[in-house]
Amino acid sequence: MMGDVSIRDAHVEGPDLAALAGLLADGTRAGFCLALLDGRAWTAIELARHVGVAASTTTEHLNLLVAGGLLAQERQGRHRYVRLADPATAELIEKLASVAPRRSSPPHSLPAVNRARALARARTCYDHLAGALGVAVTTAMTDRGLLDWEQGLTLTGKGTAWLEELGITHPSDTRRPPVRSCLDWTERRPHLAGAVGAAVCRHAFDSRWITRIGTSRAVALTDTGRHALREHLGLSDDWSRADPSS
Amino acid sequence: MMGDVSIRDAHVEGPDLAALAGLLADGTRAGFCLALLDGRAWTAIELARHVGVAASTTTEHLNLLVAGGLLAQERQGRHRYVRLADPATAELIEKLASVAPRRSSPPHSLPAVNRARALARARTCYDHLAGALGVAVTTAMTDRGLLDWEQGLTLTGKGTAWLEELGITHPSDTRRPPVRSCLDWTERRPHLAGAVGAAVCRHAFDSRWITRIGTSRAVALTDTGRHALREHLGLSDDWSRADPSS
DNA sequence: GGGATCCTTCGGCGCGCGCCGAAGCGTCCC
DNA sequence: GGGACGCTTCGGCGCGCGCCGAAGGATCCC
Repeated sequence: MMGDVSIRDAHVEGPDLAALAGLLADGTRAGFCLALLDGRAWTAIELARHVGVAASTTTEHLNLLVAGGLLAQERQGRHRYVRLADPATAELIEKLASVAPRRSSPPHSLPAVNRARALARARTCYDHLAGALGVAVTTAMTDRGLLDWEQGLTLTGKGTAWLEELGITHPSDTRRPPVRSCLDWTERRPHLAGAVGAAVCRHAFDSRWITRIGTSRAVALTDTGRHALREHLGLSDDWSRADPSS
Repeated sequence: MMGDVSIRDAHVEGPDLAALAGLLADGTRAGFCLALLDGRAWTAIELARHVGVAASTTTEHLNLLVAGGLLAQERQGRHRYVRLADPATAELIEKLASVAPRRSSPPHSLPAVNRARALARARTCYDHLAGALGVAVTTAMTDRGLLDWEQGLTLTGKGTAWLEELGITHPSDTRRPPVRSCLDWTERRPHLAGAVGAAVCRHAFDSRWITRIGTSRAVALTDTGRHALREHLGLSDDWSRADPSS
């Protein structure tokens, strides 16, 4: 059995890879996956409106994505909820998004620029913090000796103690790395992902340090959160970058 | 400038991601990229023969892949050499290949099974060792305290000393992690990638510990290599898995 | 009970893409 | 110098895919 599995698994061919890539080689399906990168479940009609296609188009595309294993779904009454299948799928979408060339022009309208700014400032990247806030938290953890990047990324003993002090636990899932670097493409610097990154983000939501901005991926730091980050990480109020217009 | 860049970069849309994925959403182009995952440069006619398409088809597909930034090329006389553009592209292809469902049936013919076995035993995964040998080397390095996976993957002080002892250097490229875990999909366990993984692999070739098997991705451990790995890592001769038929 | 909403199925339409062979250019070797 | 080889361009062909509206079923709320 093991021998058979190994030999089969070594034999990935062009059409296999093409089938997976093909799932994302469509603007509509890719748009769905990017929207779902916020870590939440969306209904079919929400996704349809988000990318601007008909409900029938949405059903057909979601069927492909579910059959292909990228999305998981559940029904609730007349609603069909879908989400990214697992963290590995989210990582894949993230990675593709981080290297994809930008074909569209930057946003020009005031609402679009403000939305982009909000995303750059603070957002969720599937299950962890991203944007200027995500990078600032990661930098502060590093400065405080909680993370060590010298010879690979490690949670230090101080880091483990810090998490315990705050009551932040994370599953010791051996398949998922406790800490992982995720390239933040708005800041062009890494932020913390992995099981610890996800746990910190969940704690931030549960403790009302951050809150969602509408249905967007963007999050806002609350007063409670500002105080907590100052107390626990020494984060000052100027973590957000200088306004680009100044 | 920074503000402009950040706002633009935050705005990745469905069509952007679809354009990148579209490059790989074709069996022929995907087959080229998988072949190039061996880390070498191939000529256009070699790739054409490898996947079984006409030269004109090959030219058209390579043009797309180069224009899309996945491949880099150079001309030498009448030959057009192409290779994967950079390590980040290789990581992307690796990741896609590791999660792609296998649609094709496992190899049945004796030559195909032997080729698959050779790949499972030892191969290059772009620029680092993979297969049973890659996993065995990684496990031995861990057992000897050269690598630490407890709270993220780190090269330990002993590991740094071990590399110096062997004369293995690696560029301290801050953009590339020194150590990175790469899921070996034949062994279903991780092997060492990153700058250190690449340096160890290069040293193994330079020191004739391993040698290529034909034009394949597979590599063979030489007698020199067997002795060296026993001496420097305590690797016994049974790193290759038990024969599946026994 | 009935209207609104969400979602699905399916036929139709139009477009894009991958394949190839033929012709031709440049390189290389005998 | 000429034949072989590698590669490119381009027109033609066939196929697959994404879009939609219409019709209908299930859910939900007034």
